[in-house]
Amino acid sequence: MREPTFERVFVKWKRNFVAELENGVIVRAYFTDGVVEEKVETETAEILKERLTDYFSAKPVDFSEFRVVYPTRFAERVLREVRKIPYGAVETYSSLAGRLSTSPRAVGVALRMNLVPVIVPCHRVVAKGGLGGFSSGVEVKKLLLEMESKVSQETL
DNA sequence: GTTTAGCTGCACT
DNA sequence: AGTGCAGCTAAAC
Repeated sequence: MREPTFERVFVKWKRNFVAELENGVIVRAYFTDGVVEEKVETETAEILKERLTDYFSAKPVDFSEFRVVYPTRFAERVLREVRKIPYGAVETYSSLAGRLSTSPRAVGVALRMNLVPVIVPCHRVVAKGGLGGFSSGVEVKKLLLEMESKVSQETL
């Protein structure tokens, strides 16, 4: 058995962002005000750092090449669908629910379980009559959406 | 126009 | 089997 590798990517932003990898698979990501030490060894982690740096410098980035963990079978179904939402676009809980033949409430439950925000763009899912929730705080959700909509405006 | 009751599907105990 | 949600809708104030 190969030795398990653990790596960590750190990107500075309004709220700093951390992504952690095991064996080249992203297992966790979170926002923090603190600073954590980076540990980048593989090419996968290097590319991820590049993409994240671009993303937080307000560039449109696609994260679909990266492997991530899904907490449950159901969450995987929902989150895979969420990953298809393109940069700058938003979709509502209910339209996702319709496509997956489930309820908007259940979609919310699945999104709450997402371990890797930004890389799985759960912030692009909003409520029909408002913003909806966000596990790392709705303020961050608002910032991400504002940045993305601004960037996709400029890219016209 | 705003608030509220009831429904929902799934995970966790 | 029962509880609690990152929502929605229609019915009531």
